[in-house]
Amino acid sequence: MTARKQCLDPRKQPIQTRSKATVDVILLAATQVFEAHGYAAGTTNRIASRAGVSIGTLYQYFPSKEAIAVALLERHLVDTGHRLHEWVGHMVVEQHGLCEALRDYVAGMLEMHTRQPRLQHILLEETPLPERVHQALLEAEQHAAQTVAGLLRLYPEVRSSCLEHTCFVIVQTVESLTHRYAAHPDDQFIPRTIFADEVVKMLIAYLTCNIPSI
Amino acid sequence: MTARKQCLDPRKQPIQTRSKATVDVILLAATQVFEAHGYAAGTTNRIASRAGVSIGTLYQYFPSKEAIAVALLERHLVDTGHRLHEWVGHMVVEQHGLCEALRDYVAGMLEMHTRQPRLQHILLEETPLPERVHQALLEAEQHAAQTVAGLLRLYPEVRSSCLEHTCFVIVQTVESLTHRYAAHPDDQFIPRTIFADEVVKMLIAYLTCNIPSI
DNA sequence: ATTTATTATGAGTAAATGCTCGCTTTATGT
DNA sequence: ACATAAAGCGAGCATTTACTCATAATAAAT
Repeated sequence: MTARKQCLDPRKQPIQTRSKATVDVILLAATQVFEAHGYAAGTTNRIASRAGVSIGTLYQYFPSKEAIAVALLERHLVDTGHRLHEWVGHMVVEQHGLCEALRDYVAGMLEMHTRQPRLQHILLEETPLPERVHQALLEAEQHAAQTVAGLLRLYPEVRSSCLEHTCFVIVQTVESLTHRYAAHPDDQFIPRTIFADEVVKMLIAYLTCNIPSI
Repeated sequence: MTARKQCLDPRKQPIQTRSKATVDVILLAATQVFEAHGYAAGTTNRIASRAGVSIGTLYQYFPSKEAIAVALLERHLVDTGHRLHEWVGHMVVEQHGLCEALRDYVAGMLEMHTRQPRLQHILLEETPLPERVHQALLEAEQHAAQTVAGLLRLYPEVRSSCLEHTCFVIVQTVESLTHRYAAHPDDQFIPRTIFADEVVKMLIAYLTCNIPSI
């Protein structure tokens, strides 16, 4: 309840292999506890207990509860970035068509966010993050938009007056929709595969049909 | 911190005009306090104090903190529903074109969510809502999808293999993107009007270009 | 073998927060 | 004027929670 430390960096670097393992165990436990209880009810004591270490040990490596959440989020950011670059590389090598490429993109993001659906949501929305982290998120999204733009430039059928803006909207759309669907799967109303297909259709239409500026 | 009551209904109906005013004041204060502090830090004592009533009075009309959040959310749901119907009525009367109609829709939702940007976000994402409320949200979204479908059926240029699914995706897209933009206005990277225009372009393309099923 | 650095422990603290309950004040009806 | 119902009050309880610190155990270095 009380946030006494504002620093997010670890107060002590794990040096021996023993302590490195401890840090990993704590982070793993944190994902599980946050998934199960949410951010507010995911108490540090619970995390420590789940990790099988004492609460004191936890605070030796993380100066605050917030720092744990931020560490997890950073991990996820890196993972998503990797995934995106893998995707681009794959597409370039395999010479897939635009449709295939977008299908892969949407499917990848959907899977990415379905893997630990609650965790993403909790870290991004429930957790009160410092401004610094929000900035980092924004930058990551803009970087993603540029990566996507780099790939889409290779497809001649893509017509856009400003590919930067277009790709920004695309990234935002895919992020939003996949998060949303992963968080509240409306399977009863519209099954996952159809949903993904519809999103892809929308993206293709947006990219290839030349809608005049309004 | 402790959630002792699970019931969400007011424990006492306001009868006199005095008490009705009190309830209103409490709800107003709640919006302000939640906006300023978020859900977790928006304490009931703070809400009562801001409303200028005692904490005991607050608990006479709301059995729990959660009940306050739910009441606010229900209000917002009703407002958005009204707005949507107004929009449909307006479009039918004025006989606007598809492009105009979508512009209005997106602009309306963007304004709706920009009005109290933090509040929406807090109620929908930060607050741990009971399942019942999530169900209600889903139903509201499906209802919105049907309303939108009803309007779009009037436009011959709209081609869709399944207007229900298409409109569901559209509603989700607009909701997601406007929420997102309202929450973190990326004005620096892409200005609001351009963002709105791009979204509209995407929707028109999706609705009018006949992308073959994949 | 001994010193020193690193890692682990967990009972305890201080602060915060949701909510109760006994009591007082105000309005309504007769 | 009086009785009754409705509305309002707020000190304080019970609980939770993030976090500290003095101490102990373990590994590394000499």
